[in-house]
Amino acid sequence: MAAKRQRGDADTATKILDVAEQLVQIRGFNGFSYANAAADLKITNAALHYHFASKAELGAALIARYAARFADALAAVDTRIADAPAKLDAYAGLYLDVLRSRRMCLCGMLAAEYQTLPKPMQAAVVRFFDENEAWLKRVLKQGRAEGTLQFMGSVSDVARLIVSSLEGAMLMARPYGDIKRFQAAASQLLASLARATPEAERLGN
Amino acid sequence: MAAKRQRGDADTATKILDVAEQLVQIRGFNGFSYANAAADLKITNAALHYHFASKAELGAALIARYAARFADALAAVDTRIADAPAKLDAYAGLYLDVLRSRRMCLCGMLAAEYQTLPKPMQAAVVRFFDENEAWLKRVLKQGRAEGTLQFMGSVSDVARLIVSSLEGAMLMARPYGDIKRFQAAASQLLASLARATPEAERLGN
DNA sequence: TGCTATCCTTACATACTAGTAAGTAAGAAG
DNA sequence: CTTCTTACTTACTAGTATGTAAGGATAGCA
Repeated sequence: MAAKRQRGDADTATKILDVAEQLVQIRGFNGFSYANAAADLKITNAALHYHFASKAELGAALIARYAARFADALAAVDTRIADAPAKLDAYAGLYLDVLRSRRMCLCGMLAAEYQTLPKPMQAAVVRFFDENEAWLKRVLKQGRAEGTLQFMGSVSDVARLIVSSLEGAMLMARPYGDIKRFQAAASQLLASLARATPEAERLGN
Repeated sequence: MAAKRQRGDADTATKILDVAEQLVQIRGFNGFSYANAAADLKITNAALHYHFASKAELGAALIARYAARFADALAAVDTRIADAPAKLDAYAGLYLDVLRSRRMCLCGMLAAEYQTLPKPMQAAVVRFFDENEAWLKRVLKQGRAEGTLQFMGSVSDVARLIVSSLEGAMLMARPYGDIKRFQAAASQLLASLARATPEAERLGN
């Protein structure tokens, strides 16, 4: 087992990332400390510094892993689901999974704290959202071509609206401790993009 | 001039609130310090404590003033504007004004940091959003009754979607330093609520 | 057996955090 | 003129932040 681990990918490094990720998603990057994470892991403060020399470095690693995992999840959605509206549902489902563990989207949290972040973290946060937007644009184009989605603005604007609204819905759901708030927002938003059936048209208003 | 000022409303207290407000909206509650604000004001750390004994107290005062100002602005919208869709535009305009000064909504920022806030601040943040929701519900009901707005979900759900989406759009606009991202999101959102004209119906999709 | 790399600890440095104690200058109130 | 209040300052504290230096334990290998 444990095939020849290299410098940075030891078990402990992963555990540190796990704990730090949770802390950032719940308390924010400025709301947690090395001591905090070290206490959770029952190791020393200095052990953290061994694996991640600085908080900035830890933060960057956190975003990199989170973004990679998100990209994988989107790729999985692409292979698993063909239908564009269902892809969007699955996309919202990814957010919902995060919220279920009482966390904010890592990059949504970091977006709030953006002005206080080290430069490399700022760049990585923006990259994350760019990738989300790019994926959504592909789905929206597909849906419009298939006739399964309809919308008025540009593909880019709609993609951004989706990201904004879902991030905002997560932000709002947490103070209320109410996942349903997110679900209601997401389903309204996605319903407004689904090609209206004659049935829905008649019920409109 | 200066009609008999009382305990808390001296000039300095107001200046402290102004500076602290800006700091929180840009850097977050956990991202600023008393020393920070004191330096901006060229007074001592201790002078801040004279006016606001604790950071928690300062935070609570910040939300109270912000919420009062927001409520005033909403009341002004009500007296100035009769048309429901125009009221919603004005509502989004309030957010836009905040964003123009490169700030996040105070309570949106605090929503992200919610888990780390002292209890009284948590309660005040939720109250702020409840008031927003209540105002929006009145406008939505009015618009639906007049036939100037149309939507499928409950008034409550739509009101929450508006708050969520606008807060999320602010959150996202700031890392990109791009107000247009907010404007695009807001106009799409509000357009989807405006009673579709026959013209728009034909252009749909 | 000794060498080396990995992973960690103890112990510390430095800077900043919120908050306090004590004192003071200026003016109002009696 | 005295006393009290307001609005501060100077000087400090205890605690926490990120980060570092030096060394010990363990495992694998030559």
